[in-house]
Amino acid sequence: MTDHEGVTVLTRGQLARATGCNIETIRYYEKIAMLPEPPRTASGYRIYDDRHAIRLRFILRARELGFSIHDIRGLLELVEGGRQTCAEVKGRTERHLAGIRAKLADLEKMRQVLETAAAKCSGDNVPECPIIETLTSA
Amino acid sequence: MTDHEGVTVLTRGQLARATGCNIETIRYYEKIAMLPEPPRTASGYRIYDDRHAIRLRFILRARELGFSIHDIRGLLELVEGGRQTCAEVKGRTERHLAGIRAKLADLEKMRQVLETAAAKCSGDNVPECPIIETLTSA
DNA sequence: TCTTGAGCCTGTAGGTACTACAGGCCTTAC
DNA sequence: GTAAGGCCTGTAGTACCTACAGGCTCAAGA
Repeated sequence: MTDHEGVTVLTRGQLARATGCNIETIRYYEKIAMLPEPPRTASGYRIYDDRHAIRLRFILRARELGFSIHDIRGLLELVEGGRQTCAEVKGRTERHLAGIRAKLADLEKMRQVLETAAAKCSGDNVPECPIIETLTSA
Repeated sequence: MTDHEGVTVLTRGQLARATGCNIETIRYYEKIAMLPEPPRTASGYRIYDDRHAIRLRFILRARELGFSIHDIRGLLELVEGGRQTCAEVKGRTERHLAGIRAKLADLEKMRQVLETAAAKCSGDNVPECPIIETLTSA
């Protein structure tokens, strides 16, 4: 595909490569209306532009940061409705952060338990293992 | 249900309440053999005991920490296997530790990005939000 | 111009980890 | 004895993708 009036125009595969997104995932996002249905060529090929790429990157980044599709829909509505306030966005982010911090604390605990247990373990071929002791009595 | 020989005996609903697990999830875990099929009363009601509760709590905790069902099956073999050598157990533990460290790193990254973004955000009722900036510009 | 192969189209099915509902039997309390 | 609630089973739906299959289109080379 080529450019028109300085606007970069992409096929689905090109959008996928440009964003690092699986092509099937793009299709899925369209199906669930996370991405708008793009216009088509006469033969039915989809035509994407920069705005699609920007929106998709936003979605991918938010997914990477652990936001659910539902969360992201909310964020996108705020952003694109133009009526978002910083306070609303911050509130949502803080709630999400709280969940992440809780998971971090739990994982940290688990790491310590396993590391302590592994350190006590000689690795010799004996059937008594301190790791098992630790896990069963945790 | 009542107790027999000092062993606490639970129905499925009671097990659910005791562990904070959705009753349907217990059913699902039995279906996929994460939990053993418990014995039944004459009329067909399932009878659980403390060991079921312990195993279920372990599973729930591990799921919360982001382990897959597959991972947990491995962990449970560690805990309940008994017939493995210390070397085998240590190997498995080290692999799980690697998984935990990777998850910690991922979450830590998420936390930092989101905290940095949230810190920049005044929270005022203005439409320009640094968090959105963060999300739009990877 | 014809052909070939990559890329696009659609529908459908699978995977993981649950979650919800419907219709019926069992138990407990009044 | 009966009503409410809990348990039983099967089935279907959710979230978030991922992977085909079978067919059409487009660009490039012979």
